[in-house]
Amino acid sequence: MTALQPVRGMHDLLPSEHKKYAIIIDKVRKIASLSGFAEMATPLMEFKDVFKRTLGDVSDIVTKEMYEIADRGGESIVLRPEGTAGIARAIISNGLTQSTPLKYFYAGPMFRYERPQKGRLRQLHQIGVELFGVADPVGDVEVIALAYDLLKTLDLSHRTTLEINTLGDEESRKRYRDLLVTYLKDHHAALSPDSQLRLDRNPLRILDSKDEGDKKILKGAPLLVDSLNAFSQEMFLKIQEGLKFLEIPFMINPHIVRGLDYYCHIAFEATTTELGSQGAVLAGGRYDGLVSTMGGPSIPGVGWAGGIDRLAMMLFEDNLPPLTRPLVVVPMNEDFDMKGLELAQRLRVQGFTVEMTYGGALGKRLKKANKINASYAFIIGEEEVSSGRVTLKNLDTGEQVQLAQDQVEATLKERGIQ
RNA sequence: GCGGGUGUAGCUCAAUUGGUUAGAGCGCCAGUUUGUGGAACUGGAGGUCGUGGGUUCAAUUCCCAUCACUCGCCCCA
Repeated sequence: MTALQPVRGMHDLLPSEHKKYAIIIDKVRKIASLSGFAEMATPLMEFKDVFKRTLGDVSDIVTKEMYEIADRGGESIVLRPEGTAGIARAIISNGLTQSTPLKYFYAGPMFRYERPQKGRLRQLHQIGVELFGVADPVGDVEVIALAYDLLKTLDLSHRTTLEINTLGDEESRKRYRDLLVTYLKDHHAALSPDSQLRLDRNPLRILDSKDEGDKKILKGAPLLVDSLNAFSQEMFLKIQEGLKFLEIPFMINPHIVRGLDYYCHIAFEATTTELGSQGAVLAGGRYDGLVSTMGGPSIPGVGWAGGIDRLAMMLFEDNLPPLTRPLVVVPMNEDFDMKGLELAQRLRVQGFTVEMTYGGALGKRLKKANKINASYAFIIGEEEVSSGRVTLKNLDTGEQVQLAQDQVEATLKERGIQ
């Protein structure tokens, strides 16, 4: 039995579920391409270094969440835990950095060895966009606007909150980090055990703590805003102005921080309270140092990734997405199967969705036609074949007419049947 | 990785203090209906009680372990 279960945290996408994913991906694909973001795909596996160097040596993703294997040559290969680093690697590998800006869209599975929960899987699916080569805040605004367009298109903009924050540039962040550590060290004993660990590894994360005691201590903590240099402040202000100008609603949440090292300046998340402790359905930020860290030229970047699994959960809950209703071919019996299939093939070539019924007598076949939610049935038997006709039956009303074989397409179009 | 909850048919759930062949609804299959489906009625199939051990004359029920899901933490999309 155990062997017949899927691997923990990895789920089958049966047709109804898969359809939801396809709908979401199609919408992003459409929206992204309207802004000139072209779809691309990178391998599911990369050398470990691609992530280790860029995400940060102490990030949880790198230290404990990667699926890692040694290939036959002894190289350490990992299943990608996120999409951005792979895209960055790809633009360097392929020499695409010569001419910017570069705009990409991707969709696919990511893998993280975490404890599964609702909305948190070991094989998760993400969609994402990346904009390389634009240091100007207009790029940030455009990318966030793209995210907002997606949420609006999915009708989720009113069920999510767009929260933004700035992490500042490296100089600002370093200065703030020192101030924060100094402050928190004075309260070391009162911090939660988790935060005591974070103090060494990634002190900024403490800002995001859910521990009540931590929250109390943080009230007196220095604010990152106060450590921002003029340049960082201006970046953040211009982005806010841009969002307001485009009438994109947002909130500033100074507690948004990033687990990955490559982020700077803007950090944003679309959050929901509908998915338990998994609040973020889409998140992103600016990663100006990423490409150079990897050994490429110094090219700035900004982008986001959305969780398809989480979006699908919000979008459809338990409802099935609407499916197109097929036409169905119903031969009277086995003798007319090929005649029926011939008609089906003829209509399929012209773009009609046509399904066959297999085996059994008329009654049984109509029952099957009903089950697949067909709109119309073509009935073909002795009578029809001898007169060169076909019976077209409306499965909702029961009404039926006989048509000459060569009138089928014209009649379907006349009635607006797809 | 830490702490809690759950696991019985394809799905949603029953099963009295441990006691014979573990039930229902929905769904599925067949028939009533050999050129007409949806509704109704009748019948049928389908279960290693998540898995493995233990206690007991006897375990779906009690104990332990394990797996999966789930809630909170952690982390993140």
